Amino acid sequence: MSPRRAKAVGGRVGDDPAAALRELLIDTTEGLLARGPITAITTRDIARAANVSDGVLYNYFEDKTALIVAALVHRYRRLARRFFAALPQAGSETVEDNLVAFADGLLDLLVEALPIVAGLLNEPALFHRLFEEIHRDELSPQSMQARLGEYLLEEQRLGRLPVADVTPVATLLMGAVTVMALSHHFAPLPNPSLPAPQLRPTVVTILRGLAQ
Amino acid sequence: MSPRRAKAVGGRVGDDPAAALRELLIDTTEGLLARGPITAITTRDIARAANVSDGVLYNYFEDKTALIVAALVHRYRRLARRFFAALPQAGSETVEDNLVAFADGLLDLLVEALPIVAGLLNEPALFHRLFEEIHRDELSPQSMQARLGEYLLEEQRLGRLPVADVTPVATLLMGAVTVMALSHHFAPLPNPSLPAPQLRPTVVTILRGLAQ
Amino acid sequence: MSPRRAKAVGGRVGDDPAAALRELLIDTTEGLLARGPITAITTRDIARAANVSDGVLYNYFEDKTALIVAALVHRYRRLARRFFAALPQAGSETVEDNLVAFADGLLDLLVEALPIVAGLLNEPALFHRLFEEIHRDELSPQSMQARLGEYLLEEQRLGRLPVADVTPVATLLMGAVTVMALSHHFAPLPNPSLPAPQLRPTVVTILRGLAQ
Amino acid sequence: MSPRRAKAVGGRVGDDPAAALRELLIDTTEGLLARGPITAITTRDIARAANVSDGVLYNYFEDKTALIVAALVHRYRRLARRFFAALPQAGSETVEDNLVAFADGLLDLLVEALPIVAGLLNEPALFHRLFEEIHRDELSPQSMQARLGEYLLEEQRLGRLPVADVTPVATLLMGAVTVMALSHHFAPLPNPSLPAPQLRPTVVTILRGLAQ
DNA sequence: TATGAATGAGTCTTCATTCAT
DNA sequence: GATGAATGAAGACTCATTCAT
Repeated sequence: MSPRRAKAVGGRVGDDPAAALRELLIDTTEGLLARGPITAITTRDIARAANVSDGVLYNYFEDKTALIVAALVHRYRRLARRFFAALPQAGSETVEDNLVAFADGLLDLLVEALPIVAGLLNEPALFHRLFEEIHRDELSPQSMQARLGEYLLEEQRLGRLPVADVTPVATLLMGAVTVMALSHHFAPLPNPSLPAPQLRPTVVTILRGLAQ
Repeated sequence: MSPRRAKAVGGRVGDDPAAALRELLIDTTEGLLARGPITAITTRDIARAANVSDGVLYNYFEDKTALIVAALVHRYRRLARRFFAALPQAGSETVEDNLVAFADGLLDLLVEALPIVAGLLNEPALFHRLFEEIHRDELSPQSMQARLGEYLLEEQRLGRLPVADVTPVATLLMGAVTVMALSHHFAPLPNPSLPAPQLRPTVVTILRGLAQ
Repeated sequence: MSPRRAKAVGGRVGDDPAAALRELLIDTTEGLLARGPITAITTRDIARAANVSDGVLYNYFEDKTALIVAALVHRYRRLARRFFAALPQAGSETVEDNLVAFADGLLDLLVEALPIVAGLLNEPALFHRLFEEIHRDELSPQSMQARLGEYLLEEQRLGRLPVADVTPVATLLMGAVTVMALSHHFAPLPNPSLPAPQLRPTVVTILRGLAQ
Repeated sequence: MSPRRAKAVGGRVGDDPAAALRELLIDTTEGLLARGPITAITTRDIARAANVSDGVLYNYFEDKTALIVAALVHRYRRLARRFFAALPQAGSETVEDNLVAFADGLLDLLVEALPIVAGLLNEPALFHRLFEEIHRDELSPQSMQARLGEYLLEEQRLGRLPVADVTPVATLLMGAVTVMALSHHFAPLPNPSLPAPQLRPTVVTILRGLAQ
């Protein structure tokens, strides 16, 4: 007689029921993360939401913190993958359009990722755990900027960009988008609209600076 | 006739002992804030650190949250005031030097202010109280960007800048510096050096974009 | 130079300012007593309401409890005095009217006194202090019943009542009124009207029992 | 599969260990209730007395108040049930004996119930919760008086009582007994004997009033 | 292995009382 | 004597974690 499977994992496919329960906990926590402040989430909330007993969590994670980090990483990874998958190809369309598309994807990512990261800025322990994961998978902002740099070099090679130092362009674009994402969160209004329309003029200005 | 004075305020100068204790509490809290996550600070920690009884805090603040916000505001205000005081004057030096100086001051401010603000992103209640204070005093990032815009217009009037839309310049500079500040915190190294040397090339690139 | 007089007693007449402050505290406490549960009254409430400093109370009373008891006694004494002052005279009016008047006054007294006494039933210490005071002044329910007994004997002597044991009459009347007062407090409605109309039929029934 | 059981419930019989702990808490609280003022009972007192951890209480009750009310209701219910179970049957014995028996049972009940109820007169919140429970179970004094009224009507139907308004009889008897119970608590002696001997003459007087 | 009740340290907050002025 | 800020011992309640079943 094999050990009993948690009732809540019933529907999950896969041959490893233990891994399924682990994932259920992560997914559930991720869902709760979106609903309110991290510190307001209790282990009981998670267990209730996952329709699982209070104690199981400790069969799959060191402690509550480990589960929270896992959920945070999971969330960030999905956002980052989506972003990387949608990166523009050098040589296609126009450079300006491509950079606007890049900026647009980045804005989406940052707006969602910011609370994740910010929530950990003052919790060094969690923060480093999250960062190790992100760096290992090359999903960090640095990687993003690097990919942008590679794209720009490629366009230079294709003759679609003047030959000049490309680094500031990457920095400036990252910066502009980051500020927009921050403003979005810091706005006095609860849920302001995304500042996407401002992206194209910004890109144009940056390209001009490079073009000269 | 006057009630006794808290033993811990003994050394403090000033003719208002009550204000002295209030300040002592704020300063102490500010100190603890630097040591770890906000949520880890207990009222008892504060009392112990201030060498004061557990209950005093409630003689000067509505509740724990009010004290935390006061400490946060105090810290931010000092940083912001220092920044505003050091803003460059239009017409003096060169525009490039002035913008580098502006960026340098902003970088200092953001590097220190980021943990303050970020630590609250997931605590809506604290966050809004802090923001109201910051906005009331016109010390918000928006105010900073506005001041930068005014400076640039002034330089235009003085003929030291080409006549063109100045908004992107402000946005780009704020963004670049913000990203640098973020990177500083997100770096794998515990205490990386400030990326001040990168400021000038960035400023140059931005000005070029405007110049064209 | 005589010691300073508390600002709040300014208007009070009398040559003993200390006694005036004592009375002020008692009166103030009495007022608060009427507003809510005893346990909800804090020494600070009292001081604030009396417009007096937090500490004075300890110059006139052993502790908070002593002040509360003093206020309770004060209140009860006033109620009881009013009741005794309005007692009917034997020979005047009719016996029935007189008993109804007696019952009416008693009902008023009990309705107001019940919370005073009940609030102390489970606090033996306070309770005995209150009781000693009440008995010393012959203001207890027992005294009331005794006075009723005396009245009835007087009426017998005047030939206005049949000669029979008068004790049950007193007991029954006290009892009926007590129950009415209790019901008034225990009613499901917050502030039911006083059951005064029920008094006369009750008196009539009792007198009939005696008459036979 | 089942979670562990509290050590303190070890000895308790019954197939529902959770209910056992709930009852243990109620019983323990009931015991403490008898020892002193309600407001002096702390959650820790209860936990200690029940030999149970500080937090369990909140697994079974909304808050401290709910537990106190539960204990109060439990106590009152037991007293009231005993009283109702011993009510005399119309037609048996003599009416006088039956009323004396009724009064005797009521006196027992009131003497014990009075502190329960009185202790709450100044705690409106507790008071109303208790009262709702008592009324729902038809164990209130009103119900008692109603039952007495029914008994008297029945005796009238059997021809053992004159045909007259029976209401005052019920009121008078309840009142007399209530006053005796009150006197018992207010007596200067710590533990006076119950005034049971006074019951019969009182009943006789009341019956005489009806008989006429 | 899953369960979920029990545990108990730790939290914020209140408030009677003290005492320097 | 009067003041009122400081004191600090409780208090009710929460919740991450354990562990008997």
